[in-house]
Amino acid sequence: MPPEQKAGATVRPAVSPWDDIAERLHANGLRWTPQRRTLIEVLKEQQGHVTASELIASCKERDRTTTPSTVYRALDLLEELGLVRHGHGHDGREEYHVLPDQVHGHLYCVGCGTTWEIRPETGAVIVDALAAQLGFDVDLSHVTISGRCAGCHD
Amino acid sequence: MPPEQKAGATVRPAVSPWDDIAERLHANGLRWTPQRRTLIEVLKEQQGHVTASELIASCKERDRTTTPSTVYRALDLLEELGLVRHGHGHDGREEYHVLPDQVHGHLYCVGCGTTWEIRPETGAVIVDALAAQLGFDVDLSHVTISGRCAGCHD
DNA sequence: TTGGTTGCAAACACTTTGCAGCTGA
DNA sequence: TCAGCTGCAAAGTGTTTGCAACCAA
Repeated sequence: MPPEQKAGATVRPAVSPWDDIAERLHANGLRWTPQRRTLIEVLKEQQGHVTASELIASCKERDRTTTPSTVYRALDLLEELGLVRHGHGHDGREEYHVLPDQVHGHLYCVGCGTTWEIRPETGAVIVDALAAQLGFDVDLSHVTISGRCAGCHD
Repeated sequence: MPPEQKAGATVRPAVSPWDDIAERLHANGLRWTPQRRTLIEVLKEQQGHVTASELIASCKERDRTTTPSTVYRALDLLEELGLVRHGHGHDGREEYHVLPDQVHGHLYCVGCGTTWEIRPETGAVIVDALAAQLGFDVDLSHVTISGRCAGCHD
């Protein structure tokens, strides 16, 4: 994983929003705790989608003392800060995705159980179609579509 | 593919698949019970999408003695018979839809909480786009897309 | 009669909440 | 110091399962 890339650039956030998260917490009167540090380390690696349970498990690997409630509370907080968002996967569980990533939806194959991302280019077709036909403003990051992937629908 | 497609104009399932359900149950060595009758009456009216909890509530209105486990088991059974299908709504709950209806997806507005159907015509754009670009065969009936409706995204 | 069904209650998995004690700033 | 945080345990949801009694065929 990419280590701490300290960029002195004044212009753009050097690497990712995660870098100045401690500051952002402070700015809101919140604290930078070991538990949150652990969660964020995990999130940085997981760029994409993860279920809360997976996150909890990953945090436990780094810190045996991790408790679910703390993780859930931290996730709520990070969501308020706009660093993660949550939706629901094909099985209805809470599913989080980190924002530095491009906004994307998910495809779930009922054949092999794999999940893919819907790239913004592809998603645009969906977004545009619904906007044009129904005036509906799609939040692609909340979309999970089931079906069968190329390798499973013969 | 289509299992029993009665193409002939003569022999056409009179109204809906629900009509001969008792027979279909018998054909499989299953039984036609008051509880199932109640559930099916409810399903017939609800054409569209319903959560399991809503179905249970509706059944309770007709029969105070309805218990959740019975409804869940009956739904499983009806799904095996191909009369209903389930997916997950925006909040992750089990969501059922009856098949006589056209295959459709769902739109959920995070602004007003309303849910709309995605008609097959509109859905086709989504299906086609994913098929063309990723070779993914979308199951539209399993799709729930969140966003903001025309009246909420000003 | 008899095996599919039901109701109940307990088990489950996941998430939320209350609270006393701990701790980062 | 002291408000924010954590851990634990308990409460809540929504869904599933085991089992003895029940009843449709």
